[in-house]
Amino acid sequence: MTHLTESQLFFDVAVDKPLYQLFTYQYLKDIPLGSRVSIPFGSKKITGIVIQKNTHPKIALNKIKSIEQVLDPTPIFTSEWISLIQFTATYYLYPIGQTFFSTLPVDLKQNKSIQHPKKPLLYQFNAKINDEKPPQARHQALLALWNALKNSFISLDEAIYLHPNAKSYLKKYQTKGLLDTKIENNLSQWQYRTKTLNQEQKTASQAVINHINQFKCFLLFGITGSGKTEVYFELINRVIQEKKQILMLLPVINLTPQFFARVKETFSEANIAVLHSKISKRQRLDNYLNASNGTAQIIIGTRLSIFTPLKNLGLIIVDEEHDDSFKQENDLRYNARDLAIWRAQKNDCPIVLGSATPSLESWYNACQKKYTLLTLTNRAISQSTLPEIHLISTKNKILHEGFSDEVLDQIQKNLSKKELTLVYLNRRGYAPTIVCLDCGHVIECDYCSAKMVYHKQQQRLKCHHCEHEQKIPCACPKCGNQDLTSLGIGTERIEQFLHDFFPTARIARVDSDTIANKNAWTDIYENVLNDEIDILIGTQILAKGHDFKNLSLVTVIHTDGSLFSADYRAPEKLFSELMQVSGRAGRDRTKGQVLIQTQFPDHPLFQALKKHNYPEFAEQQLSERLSLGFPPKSHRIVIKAEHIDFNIAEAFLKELAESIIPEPEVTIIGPLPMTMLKVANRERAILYFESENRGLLHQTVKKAIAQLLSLQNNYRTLKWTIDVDPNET
DNA sequence: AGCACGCCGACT
DNA sequence: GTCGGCGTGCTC
Repeated sequence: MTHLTESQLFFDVAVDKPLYQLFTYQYLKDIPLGSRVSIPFGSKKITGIVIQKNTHPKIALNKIKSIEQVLDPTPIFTSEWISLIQFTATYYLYPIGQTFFSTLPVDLKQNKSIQHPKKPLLYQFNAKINDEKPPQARHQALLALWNALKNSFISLDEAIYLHPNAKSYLKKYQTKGLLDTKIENNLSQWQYRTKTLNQEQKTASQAVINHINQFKCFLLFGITGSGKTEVYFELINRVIQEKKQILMLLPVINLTPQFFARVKETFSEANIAVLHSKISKRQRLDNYLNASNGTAQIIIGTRLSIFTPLKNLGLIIVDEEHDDSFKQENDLRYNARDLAIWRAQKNDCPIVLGSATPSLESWYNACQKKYTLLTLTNRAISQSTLPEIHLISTKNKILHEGFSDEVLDQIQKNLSKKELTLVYLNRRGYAPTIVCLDCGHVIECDYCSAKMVYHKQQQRLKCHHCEHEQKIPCACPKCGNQDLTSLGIGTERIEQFLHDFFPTARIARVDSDTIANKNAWTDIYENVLNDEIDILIGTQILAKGHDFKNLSLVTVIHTDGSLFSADYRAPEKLFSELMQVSGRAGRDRTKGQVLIQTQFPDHPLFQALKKHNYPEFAEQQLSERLSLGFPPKSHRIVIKAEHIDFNIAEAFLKELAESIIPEPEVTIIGPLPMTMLKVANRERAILYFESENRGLLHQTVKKAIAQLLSLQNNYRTLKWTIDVDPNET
């Protein structure tokens, strides 16, 4: 037993457990806050993070155990980072310790010290080299390495580029005492390849630069192709000059090698840290640590990188801020864009939210003057103009596998012009429904409340909501009749139809089925660039990011599904999706055309879209939402319960709801079954909390957690989650 | 979440 | 008698 002396100090420590509390430990010496420590917990030894000092522990002193070891000689986490995570845990009502740990690279969760990234060394021959014989000319690579080392300091990477065995040669030269080394210091040396900005871009970047070193939130509203990226780059350059770091968040889909190449090319020699799931664990950790120690100047990543500890943050950029992928939809359900604003505020630095179709929340904030609106209206390449959007009414028209005559005609014309056509349909597979011709039975997933999708090539039925797959049944499982038929269209079916209809056209389909392996997409992209494709068929995957030079016609054949959806966010998503695909057309010099088939061409959404008028659309939507009292007027927190048996999930939430006394102005709705009742064999019920007063709303649900925790003992097989500001309903 | 503790059923 | 089933409650 540790003897308690006057010199004992107490610390509150976060542990990776689903518990809404910190744990108090003692240590004989002071420990910097943010240190990782090894501690006994129950019968195990685990990792903890020291969050705060505690001068008056609330629990009995004899219960307090000792910290066994301080894992990091200098803490990786700053106090700013600790407040960020604490805020996140409080705001998203997630267990404090798990919040800390779920943001860490795997190596930092382990209960051991880590190796810090090596500062890259630079090598050069010293004067002694003049006494040595250079390698023979026929050893070209070795000679190149030799000469390079003679001329200037080079890095190991550069050496390996010149000679694959450079590492062993350097070692050899070093033992002979021929080498001088120095530590690479590229914080001062970076080059910015300036691009001339147009007037709008200049005005926008100047507005931000005027507020450098102070908090201000900018909404950079710029249509596709208006050159938002150039504005970002201009700002990045300015902030590097200030010797501060830039954090740039991108949607998952935009993290393409092409984009990095562009950043690398624009900021050669700058230290860029990339953080996303595809890079190796070690590289990820190195980048994380370099962000934390200030070596990295530009940090680029997906939503998770909002939690990167930074030494001196000078600017945050959130590109495509409306994108759903900034919200994590499992475990810690945070919104990286919202946390980014909090973080900018804490760091007294500007933040730029960029989008061609801002989220209505951000647009509303700009209207309320909480954010500063910056607008880019022109396409950056002056010859290119906005595509013309035509609405094709499908009312009372005969369609051929979903295509109207008009659309087929236009595709034909575009084929004869030898220009690229994009056929957009956000539904993969051959057909979304298999139905019995006799009894009308529709084949559904055994585990989800969803229809099985027919994949013809593989001759299988797949559920798009869980892993379930099955063979095509030869008879109706309900009545035994053998006449089953497929209804509706998917990308696979369109591909087949277009093959038959335009036999000579070269067609490629891009959806998550065809690009399952990594090279497939690169291959198709290559083919497109080499003008070897006439028609591209694609889902959402194709809508974003990529530019196709020769693309002059975009057709959208099925949109109406989300026009009258129960989800109040559906129109917003549809508008942004259609703007996004439309933007693919005519990005270069060719004039683009977009054909959208719909039963409701007069719908205000389409009328605004036709004019490329996001503000008009946003105004419609906002007034509708405000009058209905939906977000952003009111705020929501949702508690979801899932169980094999809906009745149990419902009973749980009912019991919970009855035990809660809501604060004034807070409404509790439910429990209700979720729109999609069952997913992966779990039935879901939901309890809504709604209020125009965020504070009271929060307080109500925060108090409910205690009930939740005690109630869950009676429902051990049930899973519950809290979702603050949910995206889906 | 784990895990230890504890109280009941069916086994050498 | 005791091995192990999982229901219960705690972790500084």
